[in-house]
Amino acid sequence: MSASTHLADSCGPGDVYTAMCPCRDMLDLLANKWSALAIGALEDGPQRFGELRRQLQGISPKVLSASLKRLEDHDLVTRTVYAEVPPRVEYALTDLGHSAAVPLAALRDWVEDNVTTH
Amino acid sequence: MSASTHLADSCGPGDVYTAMCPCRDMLDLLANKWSALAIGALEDGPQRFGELRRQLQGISPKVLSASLKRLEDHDLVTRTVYAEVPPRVEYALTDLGHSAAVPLAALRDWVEDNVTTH
DNA sequence: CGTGATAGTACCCTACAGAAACCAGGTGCC
DNA sequence: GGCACCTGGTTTCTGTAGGGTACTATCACG
Repeated sequence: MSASTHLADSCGPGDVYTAMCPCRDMLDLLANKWSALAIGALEDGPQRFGELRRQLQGISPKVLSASLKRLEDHDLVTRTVYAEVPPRVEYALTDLGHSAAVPLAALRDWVEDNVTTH
Repeated sequence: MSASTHLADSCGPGDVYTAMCPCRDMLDLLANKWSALAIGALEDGPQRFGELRRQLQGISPKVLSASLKRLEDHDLVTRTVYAEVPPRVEYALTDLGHSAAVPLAALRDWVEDNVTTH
């Protein structure tokens, strides 16, 4: 179903409540457990695959690599490969990623503040 | 790092990066496309099932009812049945739900502001 | 010559998201 | 009477996202 006709501006200024708006995709990407955690982890600076894997406790390598690929596709993170041995790959936030990190941090903070460990 | 001890069933101050922390569940719930949209829709006041279904374009009744049930289980929304004909069921935010709506609104706003419609 | 580290991929399986059909049960319409 | 229509879901079926574990390539080190 290509919406690539002049239907493109059908959701005007961007409305996440409109099904065919491209911002739905972005919401689906960001409103996701692993994306929110990964972007938060990268706020501290670039991280390697293994570092992220350890930090995002419970994520499997397959899911981490898929999540990062999706974030890369949406220009939220960059992937830099260093031709070294052992191999080194660094993931870093783009400017867009850094700006997205702000509302995501607010969401994580709300969760940590409002879930009582009682 | 400060990873002195990983508590078995409690993560102390609440850390979404800890796999077994109960706040992981809450993050998983809120960091979700439909939850973010549903909570946003309910900010305007209580809504009926059919109203939400129309507002959250593209959601299926099964997924909507499951999402609302999950939000209800976490005390973010209330479900009120009126014994009328035709049947009427109203969903409304709790106080906790209203406070969660704030960071979620920020996230939706970021998405709408940063996804170019072309 | 075997072990370890890194950054993934391959394989398999389960659970859930999503689409479409269906249900209860009361009302208005003819 | 009989039938379509309203609401708020549930049931059924299927595709895909997620997850566990094993395995790869490359080189350094002992």
